[in-house]
Amino acid sequence: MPNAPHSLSSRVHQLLLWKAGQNGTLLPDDESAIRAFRVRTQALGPGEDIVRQGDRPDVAVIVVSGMLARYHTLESGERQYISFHIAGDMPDVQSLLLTVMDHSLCALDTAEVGLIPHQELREAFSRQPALCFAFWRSTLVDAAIFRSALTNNSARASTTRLAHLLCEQYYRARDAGLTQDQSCSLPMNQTELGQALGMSLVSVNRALKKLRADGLVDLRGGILSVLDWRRLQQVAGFDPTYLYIADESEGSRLRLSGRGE
Amino acid sequence: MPNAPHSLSSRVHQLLLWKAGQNGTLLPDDESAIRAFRVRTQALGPGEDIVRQGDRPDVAVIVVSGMLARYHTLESGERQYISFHIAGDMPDVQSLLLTVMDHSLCALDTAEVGLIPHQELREAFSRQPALCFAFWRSTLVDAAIFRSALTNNSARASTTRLAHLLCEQYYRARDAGLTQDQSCSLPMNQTELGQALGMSLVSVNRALKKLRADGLVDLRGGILSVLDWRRLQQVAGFDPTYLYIADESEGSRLRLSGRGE
DNA sequence: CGCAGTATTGAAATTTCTCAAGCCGAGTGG
DNA sequence: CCACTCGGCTTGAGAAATTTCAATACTGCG
Repeated sequence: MPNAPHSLSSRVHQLLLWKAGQNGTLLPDDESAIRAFRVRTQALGPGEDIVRQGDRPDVAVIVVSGMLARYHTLESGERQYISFHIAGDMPDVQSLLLTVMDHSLCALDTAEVGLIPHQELREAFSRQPALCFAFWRSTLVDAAIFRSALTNNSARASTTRLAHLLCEQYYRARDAGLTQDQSCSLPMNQTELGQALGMSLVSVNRALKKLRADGLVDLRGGILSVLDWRRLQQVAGFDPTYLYIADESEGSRLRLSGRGE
Repeated sequence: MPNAPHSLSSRVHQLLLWKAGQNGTLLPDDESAIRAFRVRTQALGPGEDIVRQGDRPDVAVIVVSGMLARYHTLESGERQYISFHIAGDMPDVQSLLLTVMDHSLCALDTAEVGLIPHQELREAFSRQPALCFAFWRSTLVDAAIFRSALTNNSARASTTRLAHLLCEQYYRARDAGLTQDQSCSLPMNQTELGQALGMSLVSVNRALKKLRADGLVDLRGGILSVLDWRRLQQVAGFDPTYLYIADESEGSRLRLSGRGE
């Protein structure tokens, strides 16, 4: 019985601890508060919605595996992807304080999520400021990513724009320990990339072709392989500051830059 | 001696109370905590920067008068405006938890701001969860506005895009009590609008021309006049949900919709 | 093998950008 | 009082980028 309920939910606590730890310094009390959260888990199929624009959820989602996406649905029915989320991300903590969803959340591939009742979070945050600050901070990093996406989609030319998105995804996956060799999962087709970047499918295809031709990346079957990180970063004008990932540059797991080959 | 230090700083407290009250329910203790903040104020000239990308501020800004803007500076030197802020807004609370600024903050016209030491905020938030939640929520609304801008700049055609920005500015100004007749201040030229919308100056000019020709708005000398709110909203596909402004529809100061004339 | 979804490519249609010129109103100094 | 300047607005027109349309591959899977 793989992924028995117990082990999955402890994985959720693990991820919560990791995420909170990335966003602040936790005291033992804070950690035990997290461990005390009563979480449910849920499995999702590709394309499945978790919450929809207009919903008023009473739980917060944390990604355990797979990739989730936030998106807006326009009057026209058109879809605009807003952000992408991997293990450890909490794509809708904001629903704790903003009751109505202004966007939807779906799974891009098969995914598992943990669900934490708002009630539990509210109580824990009221009691333990450090915890509150950590989760607040994580939403602030989200916001920084939105800002970056706004600039990316508004001010960068198509190839650069695509390259920047790929940099971001790869860099974040790397931080979450989700890369192997120079590859990570990126379960989106070119249509969806277009809906994220504000470009047509055809433009995405052509931009990708260029990046591929220059030997920077390879993207196929939902797997992104970075062939020349240094140059990709250069082309994209990618500066990861806005991700607010402590890079502990010297001597640790994170040795991204300067690994062009 | 107009705008004596005392009256200006009490105006800051007033705005803080208003903003916090909009984002949560405050107890008397919370209110007195706010009133106890030791704030400084500062006057700014048009175009002047308050904080820059890369800075590590130790105070948070609240707008007292005038308009501020956040912006990114790209590698190329190009500028991308991210958001616009009016009285009561706190455009950089995030710096409390994200130490390094990923963007800059400047005044668009002459403006006054209040400065609240991070230290004071941190202490108050640690002690009073309701206060913390209120300010957290205000940053979440910010984030919702970023998402909306992302979608606007990525998925909407030029005229619609401009219309949407105008709707947002007008609606927010209205909520802050900064409209007179059907007008509010919008101290930006067409170049700057372009840098906000990801459009060239020429495109902005042509989009504006269309809106004007259709009798929807008039924008000149930094004053935006909304001539036909209903149709403007329609053209823009503007749905203010994402602003999370309690609209207390029946019988209050906010009677925006259905006032097409 | 054949289908369905996805990727790729060409080429016309459209939008947007760039370049360039002219206009307009406010402020300045002769 | 007027000529001049400066910033910002407006407009035309060719250049460039992007989108749209359409046809053709490719790939994993039943």
